[in-house]
Amino acid sequence: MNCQNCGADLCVSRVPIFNHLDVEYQIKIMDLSVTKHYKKNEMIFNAGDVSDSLFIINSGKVKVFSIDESGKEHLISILNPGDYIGETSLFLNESQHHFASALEDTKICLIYKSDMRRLLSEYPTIAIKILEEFAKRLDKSQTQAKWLGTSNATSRLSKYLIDNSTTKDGLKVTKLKMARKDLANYLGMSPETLSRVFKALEEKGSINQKSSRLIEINNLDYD
Amino acid sequence: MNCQNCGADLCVSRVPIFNHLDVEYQIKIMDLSVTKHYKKNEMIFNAGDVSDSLFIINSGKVKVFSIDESGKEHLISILNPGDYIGETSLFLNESQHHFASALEDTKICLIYKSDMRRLLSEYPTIAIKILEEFAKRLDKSQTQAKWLGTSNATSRLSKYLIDNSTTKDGLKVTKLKMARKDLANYLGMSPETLSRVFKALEEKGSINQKSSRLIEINNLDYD
DNA sequence: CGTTAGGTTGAAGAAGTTCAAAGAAAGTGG
DNA sequence: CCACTTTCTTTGAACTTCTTCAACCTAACG
Repeated sequence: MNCQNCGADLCVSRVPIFNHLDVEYQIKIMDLSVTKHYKKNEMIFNAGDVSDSLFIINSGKVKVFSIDESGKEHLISILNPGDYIGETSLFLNESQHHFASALEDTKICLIYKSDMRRLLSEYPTIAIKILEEFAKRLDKSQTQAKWLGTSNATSRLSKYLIDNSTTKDGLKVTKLKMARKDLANYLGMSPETLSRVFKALEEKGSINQKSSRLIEINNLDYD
Repeated sequence: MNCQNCGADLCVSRVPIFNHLDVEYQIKIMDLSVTKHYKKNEMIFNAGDVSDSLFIINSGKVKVFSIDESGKEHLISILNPGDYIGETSLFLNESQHHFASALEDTKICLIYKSDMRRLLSEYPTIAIKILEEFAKRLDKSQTQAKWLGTSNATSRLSKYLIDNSTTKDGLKVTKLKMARKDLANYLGMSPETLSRVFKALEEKGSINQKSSRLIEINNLDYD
């Protein structure tokens, strides 16, 4: 595979908006990608920066967060290798509304809006494929938004655990990607509430906390 | 303007994913649109139906709702002329997950997925324009989802009032499109809570309830 | 003018937050 | 590897917010 930037394949092929494309097209996108390195605790972008590229995490770990008027941090997400952010930046003329910083030394693949634009005018089929993916995500996000407005702490944690679980030998487990206080923040509840919900679910027999980051799911549903 | 289906212009030109297109393209889309009539209380679609078209309300009023396991109705939205639903259906192969019924005699413009597909392959520029609009909506929806998870009843109502307000002669007013019990349901709170929040905002001087459906906004912000 | 659905109000109770304190886990430097 | 420090997690208790239930009020409509 003759890509200018090897290792990038690992990026492009993992991003949902790209991985449904024909390999032929994926290679063209790989060729556009640029790799950048960030040291631990280095800022990757700040709210207000121009957002002109898609970021795909190649290695390392990234924290995305916002800061509200009272100065309180709100965790938007923790990104691990294969995760990405800014897929909408490829098509918008807006600025970042969040902050992102490297939690560890991190390698990121970048795809610039201008490069993407050029590619789209050259290969219109890609646009239609991406449109399908965006429609899917939009649909999901709208359903999610509706649900969030009416769900309680237990439902939210349950949904999170299920959505992030893997099944092996009929055993369903979830490996938590962040500390409990961050998970609480992410799920929109206090750490204390999260702790109590975990305890309640365990006492009910719905889950087993094998270790602080490893949760075994027995029978769990939400709403 | 030689469109097969006059009155359709009123539809297409109002839908955000279309109204940024060049008029030339808008006319092509109008030509695709088909008009249907529904009587009061008639179902327009049911959950599980194939969703193969975009619905744009031309006249009348439509209720979109879901039904949870306990049989309880959840109001998703009330659609008035110019509103639309199913923009994602144009690009997805999924079925409806909601119900829609006509609250009054209603005229709807339909645009079928298959017709849209044909149009997109013929005019790829349209796809890129729609992609931009979808990116914008996706971005907004994700922000919204995050916010919903952490906001309280007062913030939600405030945001709703502001988002749905019109300003005239420096006077900001919101005309409610639905009954309070429906609004409560829509905002994910009980009618009693909604009533109390309205009262509290009025006593604080933030709003004036000119009539049951007309709210004047003095100074209101959320979060 | 009476019926019915929608809206408001009070009071009790459930769900979640906050604060404070104690216990557990994870660095850090000697 | 240990002792020390720091940060995270859990727990209890008081407090806030929202829901539920029941009663009452109001407006719309045959």
